[in-house]
Amino acid sequence: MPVTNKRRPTIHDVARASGVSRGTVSRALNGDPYVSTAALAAVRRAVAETGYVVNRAARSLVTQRTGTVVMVLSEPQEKLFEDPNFSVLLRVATRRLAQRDVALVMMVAGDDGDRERVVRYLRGGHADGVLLLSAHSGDPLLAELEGLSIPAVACGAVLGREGVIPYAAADDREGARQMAQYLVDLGRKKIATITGPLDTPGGLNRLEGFCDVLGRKAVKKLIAHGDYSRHSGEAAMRELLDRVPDLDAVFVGSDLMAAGALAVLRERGRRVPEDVAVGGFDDSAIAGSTHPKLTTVRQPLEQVATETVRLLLELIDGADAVESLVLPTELVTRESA
Amino acid sequence: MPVTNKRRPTIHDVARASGVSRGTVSRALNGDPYVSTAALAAVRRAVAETGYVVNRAARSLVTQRTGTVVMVLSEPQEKLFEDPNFSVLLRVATRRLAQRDVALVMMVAGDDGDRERVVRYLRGGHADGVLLLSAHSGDPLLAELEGLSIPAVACGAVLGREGVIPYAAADDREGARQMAQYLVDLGRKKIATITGPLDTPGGLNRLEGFCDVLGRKAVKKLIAHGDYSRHSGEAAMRELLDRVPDLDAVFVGSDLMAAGALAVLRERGRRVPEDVAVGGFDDSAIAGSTHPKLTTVRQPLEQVATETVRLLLELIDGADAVESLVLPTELVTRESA
DNA sequence: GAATTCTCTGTGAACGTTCACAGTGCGGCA
DNA sequence: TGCCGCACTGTGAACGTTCACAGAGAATTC
Repeated sequence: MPVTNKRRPTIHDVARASGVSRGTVSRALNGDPYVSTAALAAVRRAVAETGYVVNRAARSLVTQRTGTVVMVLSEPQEKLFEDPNFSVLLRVATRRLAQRDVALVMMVAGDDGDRERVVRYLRGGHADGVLLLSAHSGDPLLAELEGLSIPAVACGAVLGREGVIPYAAADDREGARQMAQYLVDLGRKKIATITGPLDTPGGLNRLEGFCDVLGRKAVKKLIAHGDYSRHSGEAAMRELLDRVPDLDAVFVGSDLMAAGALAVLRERGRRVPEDVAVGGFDDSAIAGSTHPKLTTVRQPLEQVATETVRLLLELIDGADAVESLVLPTELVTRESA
Repeated sequence: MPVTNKRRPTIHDVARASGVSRGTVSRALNGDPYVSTAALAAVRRAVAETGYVVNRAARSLVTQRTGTVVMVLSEPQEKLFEDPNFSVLLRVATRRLAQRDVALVMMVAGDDGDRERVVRYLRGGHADGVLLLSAHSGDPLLAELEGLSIPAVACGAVLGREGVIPYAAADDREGARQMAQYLVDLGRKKIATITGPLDTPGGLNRLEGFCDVLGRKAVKKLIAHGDYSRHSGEAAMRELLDRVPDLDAVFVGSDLMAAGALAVLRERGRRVPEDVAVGGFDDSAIAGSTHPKLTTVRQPLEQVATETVRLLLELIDGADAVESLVLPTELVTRESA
């Protein structure tokens, strides 16, 4: 791999070096079966010799494909980037796409300006597909995406669009059921819950699952709302303690909020789990570092990310439609319940 | 913005719709001063009418510019993606680049295969510049980068290459001095430290700063090593307690390790800060959620990211060289010291 | 032995831009 | 009046691929 430094080698250079034509080089490089073994070998050697790398710009000019996928973050940035789940998603998606030699472009769609940029980028045909993160049903971006008819897949369901945007997600509802049932089985009588934002599938479905086990009416007064942030978990816990001083368990819709709830419980002198059992959701890194360690519901996030990418690649490869996936969760018992 | 759906409008369509030539449209779009106001207006209108978006592939084919920057993560993925500092860097960099309409591509360079992919991508001319994250001096990628002569800037110094790869970084050494001095001023007599990996600027410089204040020889037996992970913080704290049971303060090289240290101290029955004062480094989100809350050193990470991006853009815009930046840190006192 | 298929190859055109060049009026200046 | 420079415009070529097409032998079939 000598550094010519002067000019990047083109397919012409490879053709010359291998003694075949442009067309044959192209075929050899793209795995066309109609290439003689002799030609194939010559091309391979010439590629190594010249250090040739295909020019994607030229290729996508004619193929209309870019080898690029955009990950769109529709949450206000601060929130999402601090979500420990996000890094898992990003890590796995990057790796999976790299394996297929697809580049991952990050874009944020927090405000209108951002959104316009994303749409402009996609409308320009600069990406083959879109990976949606935490999109809300009301997100104006969704309508635009549909107009562009570009393959799009969501990581986690998009509420209200489950039928139209394929997704892979954890079974939030069943996970919440597992936790609620576990608290019941522990003999807890007054079980409260702190929800995530109810316009997200996680927020909504975890509450649904909780109600499935305990009965909707029975828990009416035992519900407080948060927004997944630690701070909101603290506020909600305070509210619950004021309203229901004799509660003996609480199922919190995310580990981060649960960490906030734990702090408030300590501050108010309740022992965990003796006085109040606490259950979280996510099994993120923080669950192992709270005091006491958090009993929680593990989401198979890596698998969710892997499957989301798989669905997207299938769509890009021409599949007419793909089926969404819901993956099972698992109860992880530690110290807090 | 009607959806023709058939074919993406090209610059020819805009030319026809506005009654001027291709060349004039191109000039109007790229801010060439030699365009009449009439032509400019006509082009603007035609662009809005047709929903035209420039085709980057075609453009970069002729300009040799891509409007893309690669963020290369050279740490084994797991470690980096869990680093709370990483999300800040990513968030800010994405935003800053988007403001300049530059796309950010994420690439991981954990093993040789990854690295080969990155080099191939860059050698193919698919990006205008590289943003290095947590690169080590021994990283084989660095040598390859130099061979490619592509603009590259690091977020945090690259040990041993400070002169050759420009960077923006926090003043780790001075920050460590601030913390060490603070612990001394509290009247602590036996001050230990848990370092980060010494092949990173953070690990090395924070130890240096610590020694600056306390004297290299005096602290010889009071040093334990970690790798920034929570787990390593626990192990190092145990080691220190076994070796120096009467220590009364410890400066930990990262908040995450400090969280681990706090857990061990509690487990061993030491009160914080009464028996042992604990200082962290980073002021990451976790610092506010440990118990007790962590006294730490705040790194101006957002600024570091902003400046890193600025340096890279300057290089891409043709600057021959840029000066690296070292930004001041700040002591944040909470409960642990 | 001729016709037909099969494998492999080279060639020209096209993708959508930008850039350099060659204009065209028009006003100012000698 | 003639000339020059200025502001603006249009045109052809080039960037590096892929794709469709056509053609050349070799192998197979009738």
